[in-house]
Amino acid sequence: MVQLDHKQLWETVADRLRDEILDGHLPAGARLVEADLASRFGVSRGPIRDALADLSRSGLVVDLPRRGTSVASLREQDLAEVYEVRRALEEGAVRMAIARGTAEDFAEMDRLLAATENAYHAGSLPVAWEADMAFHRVYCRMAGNGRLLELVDRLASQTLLLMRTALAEHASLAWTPPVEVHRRIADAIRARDGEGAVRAVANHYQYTEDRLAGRAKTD
Amino acid sequence: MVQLDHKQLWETVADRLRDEILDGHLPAGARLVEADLASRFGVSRGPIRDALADLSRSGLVVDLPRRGTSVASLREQDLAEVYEVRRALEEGAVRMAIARGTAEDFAEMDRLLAATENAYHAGSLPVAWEADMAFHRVYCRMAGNGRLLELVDRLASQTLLLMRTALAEHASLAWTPPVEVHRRIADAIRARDGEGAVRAVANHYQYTEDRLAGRAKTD
DNA sequence: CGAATGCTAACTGTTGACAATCGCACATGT
DNA sequence: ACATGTGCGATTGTCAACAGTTAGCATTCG
Repeated sequence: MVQLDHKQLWETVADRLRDEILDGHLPAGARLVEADLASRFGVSRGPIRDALADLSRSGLVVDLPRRGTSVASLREQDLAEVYEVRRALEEGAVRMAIARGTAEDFAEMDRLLAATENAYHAGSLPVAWEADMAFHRVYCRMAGNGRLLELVDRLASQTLLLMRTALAEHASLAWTPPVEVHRRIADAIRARDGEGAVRAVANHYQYTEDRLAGRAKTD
Repeated sequence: MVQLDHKQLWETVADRLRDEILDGHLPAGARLVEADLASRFGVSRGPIRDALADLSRSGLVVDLPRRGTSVASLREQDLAEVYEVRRALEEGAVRMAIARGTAEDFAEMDRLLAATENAYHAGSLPVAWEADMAFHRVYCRMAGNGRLLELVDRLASQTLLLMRTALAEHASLAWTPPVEVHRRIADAIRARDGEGAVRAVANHYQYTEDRLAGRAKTD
């Protein structure tokens, strides 16, 4: 039996808008007028509203009552907030993940580590970032907690948007793939070393924070 | 100028529905038919849909496509998931909170500790639970991270619903206010002892988990 | 008598239209 | 020139109705 996806209209709309936001086609701050989108996608305003509500839930757009919605323009503080929450969630995730990791999971982590580096050396930062996020997602999925995974996904979207925005604003942003810290996380999980994994995640975010502080200083 | 709350229609609807769900007026599994709610609240289906979407976001209702929405009937595993995520978030929260706690915050925590116990001894479990949640909320607010606070609030709603459901199903549920573990958290934060606070939170959730496991055994 | 099939009622997804509100530009007065 | 008030356009909030889909039930056939 074929899996008829039969997506709701608003889902396809949300997917397309999400793509356009994350690949920069819709810049931060761009207004999203319901009527315009409706005619652009050939649907009525109802599904558009639902799609925008979903994107708002993910933090990709902001929705001021009576004033419409526009692409979120995230600032330094938003970046800090997102990273704080991600750190908290991921420290919890690895603690749960150590008991459930399978060989396929580890293989996927290795694959994504390589993919991140390859995309970076190929000069495609967005692809590298997505592989980076996917790496984090693997061990969050391993935690076996659906609620946690959903939150991580939402925060990952915001992170990608932030990276893109930051790149656009500070062309000098020197992002290098954090393979070393990533590998330390993967190794600790593989070794079923719970506390080591938590330390590795904390170390990862400490590293990220330092790099951000360094950038802020050179601004 | 008066601060006209000027709530959107769907917000007031969502508030009333949330109350009815949390106080048990709408039992778990109850179907929420849009047209019925629309006529009951004297509005059209649009705002009802928005309200239900918000409650779905909070995890209080489940929304099956084309099959309508009904009050979430949460199970043991949901309880476990919620507590796992809450633990992760709150461990992160206290780490951030130690630097920012004010005297008013500490006073409020003390007040809520007392309120929890008072309500418990007065025999009003729902009130005690809400004070319990409010206590957790204080130090999550102290973390100064809006995203984290929003997630904690949503999870608190689900926790309240779970408590109520559990009470209805197992009348023998012996809940006693965890003042001791709470006080340890408050003390550690007051003493600006970050790691101690993290341990206190972990201890709290370990305690809760053990109590749940004990109940599961006696079922 | 049991299972498959076709019907029916109810409900949601979607649509287009109407009304309320907000921001903005222009005009007015000081 | 600057601040204040007013009217207009644009856009969202809300509404009522249509169409498609799902679940449940009766009917029919083996």
